[in-house]
Amino acid sequence: MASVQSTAKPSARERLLAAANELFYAEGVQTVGIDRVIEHAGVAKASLYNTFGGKEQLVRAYLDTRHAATADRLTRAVAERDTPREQMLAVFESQGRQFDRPDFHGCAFIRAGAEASPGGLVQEAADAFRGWMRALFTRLAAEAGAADPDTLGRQLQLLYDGAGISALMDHDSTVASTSHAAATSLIAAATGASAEA
Amino acid sequence: MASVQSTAKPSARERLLAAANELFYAEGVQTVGIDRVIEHAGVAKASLYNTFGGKEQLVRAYLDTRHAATADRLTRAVAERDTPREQMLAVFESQGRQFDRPDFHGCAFIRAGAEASPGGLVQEAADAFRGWMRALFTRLAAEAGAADPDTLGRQLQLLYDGAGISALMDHDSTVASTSHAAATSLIAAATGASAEA
DNA sequence: ACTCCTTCAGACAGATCTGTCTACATTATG
DNA sequence: CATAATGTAGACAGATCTGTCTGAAGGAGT
Repeated sequence: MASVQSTAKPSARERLLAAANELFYAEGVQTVGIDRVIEHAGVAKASLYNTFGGKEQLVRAYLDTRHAATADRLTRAVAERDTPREQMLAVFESQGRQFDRPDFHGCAFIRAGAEASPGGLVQEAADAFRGWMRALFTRLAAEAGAADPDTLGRQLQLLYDGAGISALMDHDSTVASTSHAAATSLIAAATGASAEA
Repeated sequence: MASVQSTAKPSARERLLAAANELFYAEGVQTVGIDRVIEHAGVAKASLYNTFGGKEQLVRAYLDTRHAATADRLTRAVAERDTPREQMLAVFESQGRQFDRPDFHGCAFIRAGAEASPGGLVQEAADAFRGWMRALFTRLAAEAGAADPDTLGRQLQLLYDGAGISALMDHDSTVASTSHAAATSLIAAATGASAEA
Protein backbone atom coordinates (compact mmCIF):
# COMPACT_ATOMS: atom_id res chain seq x y z
CA MET A 1 0.00 0.00 0.00
CA ALA A 2 3.03 2.29 -0.31
CA SER A 3 3.14 5.25 2.10
CA VAL A 4 6.75 4.98 3.23
CA GLN A 5 8.44 7.52 0.95
CA SER A 6 9.88 10.59 2.58
CA THR A 7 12.16 12.40 0.15
CA ALA A 8 10.50 11.18 -3.04
CA LYS A 9 7.36 12.91 -4.19
CA PRO A 10 4.16 11.88 -2.49
CA SER A 11 1.55 9.75 -4.16
CA ALA A 12 -0.98 11.21 -6.52
CA ARG A 13 -3.62 10.90 -3.82
CA GLU A 14 -1.63 12.92 -1.32
CA ARG A 15 -0.74 15.60 -3.84
CA LEU A 16 -4.38 15.87 -4.89
CA LEU A 17 -5.52 16.24 -1.30
CA ALA A 18 -2.90 18.90 -0.63
CA ALA A 19 -3.86 20.85 -3.74
CA ALA A 20 -7.56 20.48 -2.96
CA ASN A 21 -6.97 21.74 0.56
CA GLU A 22 -5.15 24.84 -0.64
CA LEU A 23 -7.39 25.76 -3.54
CA PHE A 24 -10.82 24.71 -2.26
CA TYR A 25 -10.24 26.33 1.11
CA ALA A 26 -8.81 29.53 -0.29
CA GLU A 27 -11.21 30.13 -3.14
CA GLY A 28 -14.25 27.97 -2.59
CA VAL A 29 -15.41 24.58 -3.74
CA GLN A 30 -17.54 25.74 -6.64
CA THR A 31 -15.13 28.37 -7.88
CA VAL A 32 -12.15 26.07 -8.31
CA GLY A 33 -12.37 23.71 -11.24
CA ILE A 34 -10.90 20.28 -11.66
CA ASP A 35 -8.32 21.52 -14.13
CA ARG A 36 -6.81 23.92 -11.61
CA VAL A 37 -6.62 21.23 -8.94
CA ILE A 38 -4.79 18.75 -11.13
CA GLU A 39 -2.47 21.43 -12.46
CA HIS A 40 -1.63 22.58 -8.93
CA ALA A 41 -1.10 18.99 -7.84
CA GLY A 42 1.01 18.12 -10.87
CA VAL A 43 -1.21 15.15 -11.58
CA ALA A 44 -3.01 13.79 -14.61
CA LYS A 45 -6.74 14.16 -14.81
CA ALA A 46 -7.18 10.41 -15.07
CA SER A 47 -5.42 10.00 -11.73
CA LEU A 48 -8.05 12.11 -10.04
CA TYR A 49 -10.92 10.14 -11.46
CA ASN A 50 -9.21 6.81 -10.83
CA THR A 51 -8.40 7.73 -7.23
CA PHE A 52 -11.52 9.53 -6.08
CA GLY A 53 -14.16 8.92 -8.72
CA GLY A 54 -15.22 12.53 -9.19
CA LYS A 55 -15.10 16.05 -7.89
CA GLU A 56 -17.70 15.56 -5.19
CA GLN A 57 -15.76 12.68 -3.69
CA LEU A 58 -12.58 14.75 -3.78
CA VAL A 59 -14.37 17.53 -1.93
CA ARG A 60 -15.59 15.01 0.61
CA ALA A 61 -12.06 13.71 1.11
CA TYR A 62 -10.79 17.27 1.46
CA LEU A 63 -13.35 17.97 4.18
CA ASP A 64 -12.61 14.71 5.95
CA THR A 65 -8.93 15.66 6.01
CA ARG A 66 -9.73 19.03 7.55
CA HIS A 67 -12.02 17.35 10.07
CA ALA A 68 -9.18 15.11 11.21
CA ALA A 69 -6.67 17.96 11.33
CA THR A 70 -8.97 20.25 13.30
CA ALA A 71 -9.95 17.50 15.71
CA ASP A 72 -6.28 16.74 16.32
CA ARG A 73 -5.45 20.38 16.91
CA LEU A 74 -8.30 20.95 19.33
CA THR A 75 -7.70 17.67 21.13
CA ARG A 76 -4.08 18.68 21.73
CA ALA A 77 -5.10 22.15 22.88
CA VAL A 78 -7.55 20.64 25.35
CA ALA A 79 -5.02 18.10 26.62
CA GLU A 80 -2.64 20.89 27.62
CA ARG A 81 -5.06 22.21 30.24
CA ASP A 82 -6.06 20.73 33.55
CA THR A 83 -9.55 21.89 34.39
CA PRO A 84 -12.63 21.50 32.19
CA ARG A 85 -13.25 25.23 32.38
CA GLU A 86 -9.78 26.00 31.05
CA GLN A 87 -10.20 23.30 28.43
CA MET A 88 -13.33 24.94 27.09
CA LEU A 89 -11.54 28.25 26.87
CA ALA A 90 -8.56 26.54 25.22
CA VAL A 91 -10.82 25.67 22.29
CA PHE A 92 -11.48 29.37 21.73
CA GLU A 93 -7.83 30.22 22.16
CA SER A 94 -6.82 27.64 19.58
CA GLN A 95 -9.46 28.99 17.23
CA GLY A 96 -8.18 32.49 17.79
CA ARG A 97 -4.67 31.44 16.78
CA GLN A 98 -6.12 30.24 13.48
CA PHE A 99 -7.55 33.70 12.83
CA ASP A 100 -4.06 35.15 12.66
CA ARG A 101 -2.84 32.72 10.04
CA PRO A 102 -2.41 34.41 6.67
CA ASP A 103 -4.23 31.59 4.91
CA PHE A 104 -7.25 31.71 7.24
CA HIS A 105 -10.51 31.73 5.32
CA GLY A 106 -13.14 30.80 7.85
CA CYS A 107 -14.68 27.45 8.66
CA ALA A 108 -14.27 25.12 5.71
CA PHE A 109 -17.50 23.30 6.52
CA ILE A 110 -19.63 26.40 6.70
CA ARG A 111 -18.19 27.70 3.47
CA ALA A 112 -18.58 24.39 1.66
CA GLY A 113 -22.05 23.92 3.11
CA ALA A 114 -23.12 27.33 1.87
CA GLU A 115 -22.26 26.30 -1.68
CA ALA A 116 -23.23 22.65 -1.77
CA SER A 117 -26.57 21.10 -2.57
CA PRO A 118 -28.39 19.67 0.42
CA GLY A 119 -28.24 15.95 1.06
CA GLY A 120 -24.93 15.43 -0.66
CA LEU A 121 -21.53 14.29 0.52
CA VAL A 122 -20.61 17.80 1.66
CA GLN A 123 -23.50 17.93 4.07
CA GLU A 124 -22.53 14.52 5.42
CA ALA A 125 -19.04 15.77 6.15
CA ALA A 126 -20.34 18.98 7.69
CA ASP A 127 -22.78 17.08 9.90
CA ALA A 128 -19.98 14.84 11.11
CA PHE A 129 -17.72 17.75 11.96
CA ARG A 130 -20.40 19.79 13.68
CA GLY A 131 -21.49 16.77 15.66
CA TRP A 132 -17.92 16.25 16.83
CA MET A 133 -17.60 19.89 17.88
CA ARG A 134 -20.84 19.82 19.79
CA ALA A 135 -19.93 16.58 21.51
CA LEU A 136 -16.62 18.12 22.57
CA PHE A 137 -18.26 21.20 24.06
CA THR A 138 -21.01 19.18 25.71
CA ARG A 139 -18.55 16.74 27.27
CA LEU A 140 -16.40 19.53 28.68
CA ALA A 141 -19.51 21.34 29.92
CA ALA A 142 -20.56 18.20 31.79
CA GLU A 143 -17.11 17.73 33.27
CA ALA A 144 -17.16 21.36 34.40
CA GLY A 145 -20.30 20.62 36.38
CA ALA A 146 -22.73 22.69 34.35
CA ALA A 147 -26.30 22.39 35.49
CA ASP A 148 -27.36 21.78 31.87
CA PRO A 149 -24.33 20.59 29.87
CA ASP A 150 -26.24 20.29 26.62
CA THR A 151 -27.37 23.91 26.76
CA LEU A 152 -23.93 25.23 27.64
CA GLY A 153 -22.40 23.09 24.89
CA ARG A 154 -24.81 24.56 22.36
CA GLN A 155 -24.17 28.08 23.59
CA LEU A 156 -20.42 27.66 23.24
CA GLN A 157 -20.87 26.31 19.73
CA LEU A 158 -22.85 29.44 18.86
CA LEU A 159 -19.92 31.55 19.98
CA TYR A 160 -17.44 29.34 18.15
CA ASP A 161 -19.37 29.57 14.89
CA GLY A 162 -20.05 33.26 15.28
CA ALA A 163 -16.41 34.02 15.95
CA GLY A 164 -15.36 32.13 12.82
CA ILE A 165 -17.89 34.02 10.75
CA SER A 166 -16.85 37.39 12.11
CA ALA A 167 -13.14 36.69 11.62
CA LEU A 168 -13.86 35.72 8.03
CA MET A 169 -16.29 38.43 7.03
CA ASP A 170 -15.20 41.38 9.15
CA HIS A 171 -11.45 40.78 8.85
CA ASP A 172 -11.36 41.41 12.56
CA SER A 173 -9.04 39.01 14.33
CA THR A 174 -9.70 40.74 17.66
CA VAL A 175 -12.97 38.83 17.69
CA ALA A 176 -11.03 36.08 19.45
CA SER A 177 -10.90 38.09 22.64
CA THR A 178 -14.59 38.92 22.29
CA SER A 179 -15.60 35.28 21.99
CA HIS A 180 -13.23 34.31 24.80
CA ALA A 181 -14.80 36.85 27.13
CA ALA A 182 -18.31 35.79 26.13
CA ALA A 183 -17.45 32.14 26.69
CA THR A 184 -16.10 33.01 30.11
CA SER A 185 -19.37 34.71 31.00
CA LEU A 186 -21.55 31.86 29.74
CA ILE A 187 -19.46 29.23 31.54
CA ALA A 188 -19.65 31.20 34.75
CA ALA A 189 -23.40 31.61 34.44
CA ALA A 190 -23.92 27.91 33.73
CA THR A 191 -21.62 26.55 36.42
CA GLY A 192 -22.30 29.10 39.11
CA ALA A 193 -18.55 29.66 39.45
CA SER A 194 -16.87 33.01 39.51
CA ALA A 195 -15.83 34.47 36.17
CA GLU A 196 -12.52 35.82 37.32
CA ALA A 197 -10.12 36.82 34.59
CA MET B 1 -40.52 56.68 -13.25
CA ALA B 2 -43.72 54.56 -13.07
CA SER B 3 -44.28 52.58 -9.83
CA VAL B 4 -48.02 53.11 -9.38
CA GLN B 5 -49.42 49.84 -10.79
CA SER B 6 -51.14 47.48 -8.40
CA THR B 7 -53.15 44.89 -10.28
CA ALA B 8 -51.07 44.89 -13.46
CA LYS B 9 -47.88 42.95 -13.53
CA PRO B 10 -44.87 44.57 -11.92
CA SER B 11 -42.02 46.01 -13.91
CA ALA B 12 -39.24 43.85 -15.23
CA ARG B 13 -36.97 45.17 -12.51
CA GLU B 14 -39.32 44.13 -9.74
CA ARG B 15 -39.95 40.71 -11.23
CA LEU B 16 -36.21 40.16 -11.62
CA LEU B 17 -35.56 41.12 -8.01
CA ALA B 18 -38.32 38.82 -6.80
CA ALA B 19 -37.00 35.91 -8.85
CA ALA B 20 -33.43 36.62 -7.75
CA ASN B 21 -34.52 36.67 -4.14
CA GLU B 22 -36.24 33.33 -4.40
CA LEU B 23 -33.65 31.48 -6.45
CA PHE B 24 -30.41 32.98 -5.18
CA TYR B 25 -31.49 32.67 -1.56
CA ALA B 26 -32.80 29.14 -1.91
CA GLU B 27 -30.03 27.61 -4.02
CA GLY B 28 -27.03 29.90 -3.87
CA VAL B 29 -25.66 32.68 -5.99
CA GLN B 30 -23.19 30.62 -7.95
CA THR B 31 -25.48 27.66 -8.49
CA VAL B 32 -28.32 29.58 -10.09
CA GLY B 33 -27.65 30.74 -13.63
CA ILE B 34 -28.96 33.78 -15.42
CA ASP B 35 -31.22 31.69 -17.61
CA ARG B 36 -33.11 30.30 -14.63
CA VAL B 37 -33.59 33.76 -13.16
CA ILE B 38 -35.04 35.26 -16.31
CA GLU B 39 -37.22 32.22 -16.89
CA HIS B 40 -38.57 32.39 -13.33
CA ALA B 41 -39.14 36.13 -13.68
CA GLY B 42 -40.81 35.81 -17.08
CA VAL B 43 -38.43 38.40 -18.48
CA ALA B 44 -36.21 38.62 -21.53
CA LYS B 45 -32.50 38.28 -21.09
CA ALA B 46 -31.93 41.70 -22.59
CA SER B 47 -34.10 43.25 -19.88
CA LEU B 48 -31.80 41.92 -17.21
CA TYR B 49 -28.69 43.33 -18.84
CA ASN B 50 -30.38 46.63 -19.68
CA THR B 51 -31.68 47.02 -16.15
CA PHE B 52 -28.80 45.81 -14.01
CA GLY B 53 -25.81 45.51 -16.31
CA GLY B 54 -24.79 42.00 -15.35
CA LYS B 55 -25.19 39.16 -12.90
CA GLU B 56 -22.96 40.63 -10.22
CA GLN B 57 -25.00 43.82 -10.10
CA LEU B 58 -28.20 41.78 -9.90
CA VAL B 59 -26.74 39.89 -6.96
CA ARG B 60 -25.81 43.18 -5.35
CA ALA B 61 -29.35 44.50 -5.82
CA TYR B 62 -30.75 41.26 -4.41
CA LEU B 63 -28.60 41.64 -1.29
CA ASP B 64 -29.50 45.31 -0.92
CA THR B 65 -33.16 44.33 -1.03
CA ARG B 66 -32.66 41.77 1.70
CA HIS B 67 -30.71 44.28 3.75
CA ALA B 68 -33.63 46.72 3.61
CA ALA B 69 -36.20 44.03 4.39
CA THR B 70 -34.25 42.65 7.34
CA ALA B 71 -33.55 46.12 8.72
CA ASP B 72 -37.25 46.93 8.51
CA ARG B 73 -38.24 43.73 10.24
CA LEU B 74 -35.76 44.16 13.08
CA THR B 75 -36.53 47.84 13.47
CA ARG B 76 -40.21 47.03 13.89
CA ALA B 77 -39.44 44.21 16.33
CA VAL B 78 -37.33 46.59 18.41
CA ALA B 79 -39.94 49.33 18.33
CA GLU B 80 -42.50 47.02 19.93
CA ARG B 81 -40.52 46.82 23.15
CA ASP B 82 -39.94 49.38 25.81
CA THR B 83 -36.61 48.72 27.49
CA PRO B 84 -33.24 48.36 25.73
CA ARG B 85 -32.76 44.97 27.32
CA GLU B 86 -36.03 43.68 25.89
CA GLN B 87 -35.20 45.28 22.58
CA MET B 88 -31.95 43.34 22.33
CA LEU B 89 -33.77 40.12 23.08
CA ALA B 90 -36.44 41.07 20.55
CA VAL B 91 -33.79 40.87 17.83
CA PHE B 92 -33.15 37.24 18.72
CA GLU B 93 -36.85 36.51 18.94
CA SER B 94 -37.42 37.96 15.50
CA GLN B 95 -34.52 35.93 14.16
CA GLY B 96 -35.95 32.83 15.77
CA ARG B 97 -39.25 33.36 13.97
CA GLN B 98 -37.35 33.32 10.69
CA PHE B 99 -35.91 29.91 11.52
CA ASP B 100 -39.40 28.40 11.42
CA ARG B 101 -40.19 29.70 7.96
CA PRO B 102 -40.19 26.91 5.37
CA ASP B 103 -38.07 28.96 3.02
CA PHE B 104 -35.41 29.76 5.60
CA HIS B 105 -31.92 29.14 4.28
CA GLY B 106 -29.63 30.99 6.65
CA CYS B 107 -28.13 34.44 6.41
CA ALA B 108 -28.07 35.55 2.79
CA PHE B 109 -24.94 37.61 3.34
CA ILE B 110 -22.94 34.84 4.91
CA ARG B 111 -23.96 32.43 2.19
CA ALA B 112 -23.24 34.86 -0.62
CA GLY B 113 -19.99 35.92 1.03
CA ALA B 114 -18.84 32.32 1.24
CA GLU B 115 -19.18 31.99 -2.52
CA ALA B 116 -18.13 35.39 -3.78
CA SER B 117 -14.67 36.62 -4.61
CA PRO B 118 -13.23 39.07 -2.10
CA GLY B 119 -13.35 42.76 -2.86
CA GLY B 120 -16.41 42.56 -5.08
CA LEU B 121 -19.89 43.97 -4.87
CA VAL B 122 -21.05 41.08 -2.71
CA GLN B 123 -18.53 41.90 -0.03
CA GLU B 124 -19.57 45.52 -0.12
CA ALA B 125 -23.18 44.54 0.51
CA ALA B 126 -22.16 42.13 3.25
CA ASP B 127 -20.02 44.76 4.96
CA ALA B 128 -22.90 47.22 4.88
CA PHE B 129 -25.33 44.75 6.41
CA ARG B 130 -22.96 43.52 9.08
CA GLY B 131 -22.09 47.08 9.99
CA TRP B 132 -25.76 47.89 10.38
CA MET B 133 -26.32 44.88 12.61
CA ARG B 134 -23.37 45.70 14.78
CA ALA B 135 -24.44 49.33 15.11
CA LEU B 136 -27.90 48.19 16.19
CA PHE B 137 -26.56 45.87 18.87
CA THR B 138 -24.02 48.43 20.08
CA ARG B 139 -26.60 51.21 20.31
CA LEU B 140 -28.99 49.04 22.28
CA ALA B 141 -26.14 47.90 24.53
CA ALA B 142 -25.27 51.50 25.27
CA GLU B 143 -28.88 52.38 25.99
CA ALA B 144 -29.06 49.41 28.32
CA GLY B 145 -26.22 50.88 30.31
CA ALA B 146 -23.59 48.30 29.50
CA ALA B 147 -20.19 49.08 30.94
CA ASP B 148 -18.62 48.36 27.55
CA PRO B 149 -21.33 48.68 24.86
CA ASP B 150 -18.98 47.86 22.02
CA THR B 151 -17.98 44.55 23.57
CA LEU B 152 -21.54 43.55 24.41
CA GLY B 153 -22.62 44.52 20.89
CA ARG B 154 -19.94 42.31 19.40
CA GLN B 155 -20.81 39.45 21.71
CA LEU B 156 -24.45 39.62 20.72
CA GLN B 157 -23.51 39.62 17.07
CA LEU B 158 -21.51 36.45 17.65
CA LEU B 159 -24.61 34.81 19.04
CA TYR B 160 -26.75 36.14 16.21
CA ASP B 161 -24.40 34.81 13.54
CA GLY B 162 -23.87 31.53 15.34
CA ALA B 163 -27.59 30.98 15.73
CA GLY B 164 -28.16 31.58 12.02
CA ILE B 165 -25.41 29.14 11.13
CA SER B 166 -26.72 26.46 13.44
CA ALA B 167 -30.29 26.84 12.22
CA LEU B 168 -29.06 26.48 8.67
CA MET B 169 -26.58 23.65 9.05
CA ASP B 170 -28.03 21.63 11.90
CA HIS B 171 -31.69 21.99 10.90
CA ASP B 172 -32.30 22.72 14.54
CA SER B 173 -34.80 25.52 14.99
CA THR B 174 -34.64 25.12 18.78
CA VAL B 175 -31.36 27.01 18.57
CA ALA B 176 -33.47 30.15 18.94
CA SER B 177 -34.08 29.42 22.61
CA THR B 178 -30.40 28.62 23.09
CA SER B 179 -29.27 31.93 21.64
CA HIS B 180 -31.98 33.78 23.56
CA ALA B 181 -30.80 32.30 26.84
CA ALA B 182 -27.17 33.03 26.01
CA ALA B 183 -28.00 36.61 25.10
CA THR B 184 -29.84 36.99 28.39
CA SER B 185 -26.76 35.81 30.27
CA LEU B 186 -24.37 38.06 28.40
CA ILE B 187 -26.61 41.10 28.82
CA ALA B 188 -26.91 40.43 32.52
CA ALA B 189 -23.15 40.01 32.88
CA ALA B 190 -22.45 43.23 30.98
CA THR B 191 -25.06 45.40 32.68
CA GLY B 192 -24.83 44.00 36.15
CA ALA B 193 -28.58 43.50 36.17
CA SER B 194 -30.38 40.36 37.18
CA ALA B 195 -31.00 37.80 34.44
CA GLU B 196 -34.46 36.83 35.58
CA ALA B 197 -36.51 34.87 33.09
C1' DA C 1 -50.86 58.88 -36.79
C1' DC C 2 -46.26 58.80 -35.44
C1' DT C 3 -42.42 58.16 -32.48
C1' DC C 4 -40.00 56.71 -28.52
C1' DC C 5 -39.18 53.48 -25.10
C1' DT C 6 -39.58 49.24 -22.85
C1' DT C 7 -39.96 44.62 -23.34
C1' DC C 8 -39.99 39.98 -25.37
C1' DA C 9 -38.06 35.88 -27.72
C1' DG C 10 -34.27 33.62 -28.85
C1' DA C 11 -30.10 32.81 -31.67
C1' DC C 12 -25.29 33.16 -31.10
C1' DA C 13 -20.42 33.51 -29.56
C1' DG C 14 -16.90 32.51 -26.40
C1' DA C 15 -15.51 30.55 -22.41
C1' DT C 16 -15.46 27.00 -18.88
C1' DC C 17 -16.58 22.83 -16.47
C1' DT C 18 -17.01 17.78 -15.59
C1' DG C 19 -16.00 13.47 -17.03
C1' DT C 20 -14.25 9.88 -20.60
C1' DC C 21 -10.98 8.00 -23.45
C1' DT C 22 -6.62 6.81 -25.91
C1' DA C 23 -1.77 6.21 -25.92
C1' DC C 24 2.50 6.20 -23.68
C1' DA C 25 5.89 6.08 -19.63
C1' DT C 26 7.34 4.33 -15.23
C1' DT C 27 7.96 1.02 -11.66
C1' DA C 28 7.60 -2.90 -8.76
C1' DT C 29 7.16 -7.74 -8.57
C1' DG C 30 6.95 -12.56 -10.13
C1' DC D 1 12.49 -10.56 -18.81
C1' DA D 2 7.54 -10.23 -18.43
C1' DT D 3 3.42 -8.57 -16.46
C1' DA D 4 0.39 -5.71 -14.04
C1' DA D 5 -0.50 -1.57 -11.67
C1' DT D 6 -0.08 3.17 -11.54
C1' DG D 7 0.68 7.61 -13.41
C1' DT D 8 1.20 11.17 -17.32
C1' DA D 9 -0.33 14.04 -21.17
C1' DG D 10 -3.86 15.70 -23.55
C1' DA D 11 -7.65 15.36 -26.94
C1' DC D 12 -12.52 15.07 -26.87
C1' DA D 13 -17.57 15.19 -25.95
C1' DG D 14 -21.46 17.17 -23.83
C1' DA D 15 -23.33 20.40 -21.04
C1' DT D 16 -23.72 24.98 -19.04
C1' DC D 17 -22.80 29.76 -18.18
C1' DT D 18 -22.31 34.80 -19.13
C1' DG D 19 -23.04 38.29 -22.13
C1' DT D 20 -24.22 40.33 -26.92
C1' DC D 21 -27.04 40.99 -30.67
C1' DT D 22 -31.06 41.02 -33.90
C1' DG D 23 -35.75 41.63 -34.79
C1' DA D 24 -40.34 42.28 -33.57
C1' DA D 25 -44.39 43.55 -30.44
C1' DG D 26 -46.82 46.70 -27.46
C1' DG D 27 -47.97 50.95 -24.95
C1' DA D 28 -47.63 55.99 -23.88
C1' DG D 29 -47.28 60.64 -25.07
C1' DT D 30 -47.24 64.46 -28.59
